[in-house]
Amino acid sequence: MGPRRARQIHEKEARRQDILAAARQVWDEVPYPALSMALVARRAELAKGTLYIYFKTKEELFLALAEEELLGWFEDLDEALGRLEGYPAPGQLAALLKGTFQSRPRLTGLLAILPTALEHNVEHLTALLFNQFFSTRILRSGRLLERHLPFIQEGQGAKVVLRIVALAMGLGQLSHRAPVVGRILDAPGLQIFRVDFLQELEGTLHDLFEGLAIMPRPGSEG
Amino acid sequence: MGPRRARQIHEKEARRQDILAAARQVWDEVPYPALSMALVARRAELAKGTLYIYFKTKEELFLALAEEELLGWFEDLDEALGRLEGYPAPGQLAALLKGTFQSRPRLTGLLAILPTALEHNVEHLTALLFNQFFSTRILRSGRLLERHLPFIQEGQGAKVVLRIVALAMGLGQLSHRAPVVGRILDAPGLQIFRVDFLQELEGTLHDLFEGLAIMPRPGSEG
Amino acid sequence: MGPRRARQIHEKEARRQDILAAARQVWDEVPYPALSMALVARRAELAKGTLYIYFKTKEELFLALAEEELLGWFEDLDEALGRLEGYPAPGQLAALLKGTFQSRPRLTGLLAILPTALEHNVEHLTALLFNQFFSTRILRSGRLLERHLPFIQEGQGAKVVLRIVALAMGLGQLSHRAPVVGRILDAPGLQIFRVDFLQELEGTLHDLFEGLAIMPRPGSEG
Amino acid sequence: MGPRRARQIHEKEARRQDILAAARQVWDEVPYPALSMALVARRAELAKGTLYIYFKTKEELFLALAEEELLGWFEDLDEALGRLEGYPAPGQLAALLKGTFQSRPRLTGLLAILPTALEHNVEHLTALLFNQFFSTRILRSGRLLERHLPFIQEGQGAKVVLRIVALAMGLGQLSHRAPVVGRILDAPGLQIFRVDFLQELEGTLHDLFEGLAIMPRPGSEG
DNA sequence: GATGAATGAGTCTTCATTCAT
DNA sequence: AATGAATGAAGACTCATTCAT
Repeated sequence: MGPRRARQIHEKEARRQDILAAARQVWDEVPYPALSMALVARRAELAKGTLYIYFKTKEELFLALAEEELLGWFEDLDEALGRLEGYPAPGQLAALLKGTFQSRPRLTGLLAILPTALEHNVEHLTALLFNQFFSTRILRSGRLLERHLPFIQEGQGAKVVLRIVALAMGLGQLSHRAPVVGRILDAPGLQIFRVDFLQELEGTLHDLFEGLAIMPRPGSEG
Repeated sequence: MGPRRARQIHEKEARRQDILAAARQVWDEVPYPALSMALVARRAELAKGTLYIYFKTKEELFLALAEEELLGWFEDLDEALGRLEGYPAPGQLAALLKGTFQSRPRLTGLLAILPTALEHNVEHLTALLFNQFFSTRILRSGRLLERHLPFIQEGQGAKVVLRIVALAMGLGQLSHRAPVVGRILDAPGLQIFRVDFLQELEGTLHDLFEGLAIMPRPGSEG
Repeated sequence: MGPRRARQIHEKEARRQDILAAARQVWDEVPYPALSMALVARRAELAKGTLYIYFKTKEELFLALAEEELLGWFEDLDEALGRLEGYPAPGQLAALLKGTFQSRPRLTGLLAILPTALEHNVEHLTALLFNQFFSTRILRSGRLLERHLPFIQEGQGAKVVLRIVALAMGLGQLSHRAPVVGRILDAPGLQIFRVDFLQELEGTLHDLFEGLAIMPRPGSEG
Repeated sequence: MGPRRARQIHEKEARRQDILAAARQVWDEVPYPALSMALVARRAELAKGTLYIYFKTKEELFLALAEEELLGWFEDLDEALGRLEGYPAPGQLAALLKGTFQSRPRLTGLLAILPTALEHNVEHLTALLFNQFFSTRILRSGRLLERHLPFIQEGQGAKVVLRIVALAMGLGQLSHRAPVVGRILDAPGLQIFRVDFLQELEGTLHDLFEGLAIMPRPGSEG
């Protein structure tokens, strides 16, 4: 946890990380409506006030957490794409993407609360920076994708990334119904909600890429 | 607004609808974290206590609203599918689906807060009924889909519906960034978030169906 | 339950009794803070509004209930005293009094909430009438007591009745701890609260009468 | 009122006392049903939320108040008993007890609402501790009583204390009728309720002890 | 920097009572 | 007289945030 007082700049960064780590743990255990700053502070073994030295509001804290997860995912993605040799088949690509989500179980949940809960108590500049970061990485990964998928038109890669993220978000939420609703899903007729997020994501992406591969249409530009 | 007091059963149903209508309006104007029962009551021109005659908790009220929107969407969908003659091309089907979402701007937003915010102050039975309703309609529309899409394996229709919903949810949230972030998106480099929800949905679905149409794989089961 | 509408005066009285009977039942089952008019109405199979035809406020209803219990107790008491032959020993008298409380399990509880909860939302006149009733019966039973207890000075009987009632109230509340606190009382060292109301009342009264019998002091006037 | 913020442990205890003092004042002025946390907070010149730092619920606050009063009374009682020399006459003992209640005008009222109002929103452990405290002190004072009253059988002292408390509670409530009912008691025939709590308590205890002194029966056991 | 006590606006919810039907 | 939907004042309590220490 570092020294009691963070004086050096790297100490401060370390403390910031401590807080984010605590927030991550709490996020894993507590549904968002029940998730309070007091909880995060206690987990981080810090005082509530200390959190506010590092994050202006609760929302900025969780926005930062989302950004971290997102950054990690983009890095994984880019690296995996970079390792590709030749043109991957749709199924290969789908499997690759599945892998990137597999190790980031919080990603879709955090993305999901972004518009609803997070961006309403956040400084203009913070929101702007977050969006620029998001946008930059989408564009970058989009270009990588274009390079590795012959059937993607130049300039359309970013949109494909966006679709991938969207799909993951949606499936993530639908499959998240299970834990929330508890064992309700054992009731007859609800098996449809026993969605295996990763498997379903892979399948859908496979089909999507297959579709994209058919004919290099000019995207969905119109 | 009908009589001052709802005594007949149909008057009570009407009042329930009044409240849901008020909730819908407030939903359109106020972000969910700021959305209080007091606001809904004022909009409905009713006392706060009256809301609690018709809905046990705030969450049950908004769950009911979500169910209404969802029901409407399923009805639209089924009807549109029913009107189909012959086998539609992927593009046709995508356009059809786009249409069903076009008239339901609140649907994806309401679905998005379901797991996070809604189902935690709701009676077990209510949650169960909602999920059964949801599940039933997915299965039904899934069967309709199977009937109209030769490339969908028997029993896989429901999964396709699920994917459609998931995609809509994800794209809905990503495109919802715009209003939230205000005119931030005019900043350089953020054009990627100028997502036109409907157009993007249509494009993605088109590709997805195209992909599905290629080879009648056994879904994403095995 | 009588006819749907009480037109005759005796029907109205009967309905009043129905309501009191329902209140009595609810009182037996629900702690007072949780005891609502809605509950009484449901138990009486009447509408909430109907209760207000017969009782101006919740407090007046329970005041009436208390009065009923009290009246019954005074009647029992006077009758038992009237049946006495010769001068009873202190122990006999204590046993007699025990008997009168035995059949009125609600009495002390209702008396206990009188000052705290009941008399603050009651019309002046109602409170006056209640107190006059109470006072009259105390005086009457006091005179009966004087007649049967040679050691009670003339004019002091009422005070003795008052003491009896007070003792019953206090013991009733202390012994009532048990049900409230649940099986807490099984914890070590709490056996002292396992008060058997009736037995303790009898014992105390016995000693009290014994003390009174020693010397016909001029009461506690000084 | 001490420092603005209570950081030291003794400052915190002091603030707790401030709150209890405020509650005491409000208790003196406002009937319990009208007694809100907001009122206590205003009286303590603290924010509402601050009360909840020191007391988990309204009930715990007033339970603590009751405990304080009770503790004070037991201390007074034990001390007074300890000062006794030789065996006091029944009248002396009654006077002594009168004295202990004289300086604690809130005691009986607080005890009276214990079962009805207080112990229903209180943590199991809190209730348990309260009852253990109560029980312990009753036993201790009971033993002291045995030592000073030759006519009390060994092991019966606690029961006598219980009776004393019960009597005080009952008389307290009956005499409390006066203020509640206002000047109603001037009405003819209500003089019986002009109960002077302390005098009546003393008289009754006198008689009770007199009765106990007659014959060292084995309590009210057999 | 760190602390955590203090704040207080704001929330949901209850329920005795009223009154249109 | 009976109904029960509607009322709305009032209450307990929460929690992000501040600020004295």
